[in-house]
Amino acid sequence: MARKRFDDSNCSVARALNEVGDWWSLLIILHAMYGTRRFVDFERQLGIAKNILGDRLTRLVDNRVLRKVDVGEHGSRFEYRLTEKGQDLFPVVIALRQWGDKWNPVSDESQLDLRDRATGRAVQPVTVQDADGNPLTIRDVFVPDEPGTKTA
Amino acid sequence: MARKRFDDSNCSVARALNEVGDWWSLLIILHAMYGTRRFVDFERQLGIAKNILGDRLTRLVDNRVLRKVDVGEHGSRFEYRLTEKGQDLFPVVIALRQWGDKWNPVSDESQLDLRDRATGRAVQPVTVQDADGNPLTIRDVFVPDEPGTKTA
DNA sequence: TAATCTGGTTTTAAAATGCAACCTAATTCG
DNA sequence: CGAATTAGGTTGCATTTTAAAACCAGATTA
Repeated sequence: MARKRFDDSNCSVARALNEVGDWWSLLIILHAMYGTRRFVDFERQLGIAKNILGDRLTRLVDNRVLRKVDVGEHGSRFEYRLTEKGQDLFPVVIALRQWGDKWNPVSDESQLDLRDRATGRAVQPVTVQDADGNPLTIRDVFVPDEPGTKTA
Repeated sequence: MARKRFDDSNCSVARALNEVGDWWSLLIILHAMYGTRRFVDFERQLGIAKNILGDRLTRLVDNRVLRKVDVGEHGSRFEYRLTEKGQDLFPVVIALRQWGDKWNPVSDESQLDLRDRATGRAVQPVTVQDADGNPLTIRDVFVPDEPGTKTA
């Protein structure tokens, strides 16, 4: 049967996963953040089939995560660039990357070394923080009221 | 053909997606963070088919994101609980939720209202921060050297 | 003791994936 | 200039995944 979709779910995580929650989309976004813009470059870097790549790019453009920009003189060269919405996935991608580095490190020691352009210092681990900037774990937070089944 | 796997990828995002990057796994983790522990509760809350749920739970247990705890007197009641590794996905899930709330809000105004248990104040948006705690956008950071094709 | 709950496994279909082949327009190379 | 290559796809086909429903066995409850 068809994969279940969550377009109308009242859980925003479900709706977010609907847009970027498949195997390739987040990797495409990651590479776009690293600077990749062209169809063939995504294809080569990711090792993804052309039809799947085309489908994902189209869907990401439809969802306004990427936008397709015509860069050819005679209109046959394109670039896929992150929109503001797409760039806003930065914390998600970095948090996921840090999680992967922490829990499934590769011997090769290719930990993410992301640095502040202004100071050259490494960025901090992404955390959920209270109003004062102190990191919070899941045990430190609660959701006021919310009947329970609202998040399915 | 089979879905491509990235177990051996030297990109930790790819490897992370291998563990939690499908449609259901992150939703299961989200609900586990909200307190769900039992097979039937996941089933009912998510509206997921039993076979898929079983498969995902097994895989999450294999990957040590969840652990299966025997809570029955005669060994037939189980709970699936987040491990530390699973709890560590908290920033990822919250960042994704905030992104969804921001870019695909639902009229119903069910924005995430997550509060610090100690103070009752709302948590901050998840951001990537420099060493001083200032938020950074993707344009503010760089990756030192890294030949380029290392992240596929 | 019967009914129900829990936690699954087993079919069976529709759909998604991946590969290879093909295709057209533009660009580069000799 | 002509030929080869590049960019950006589309199409067909075999293989997997998925989802739904049926079924099932061991506890628990009525």
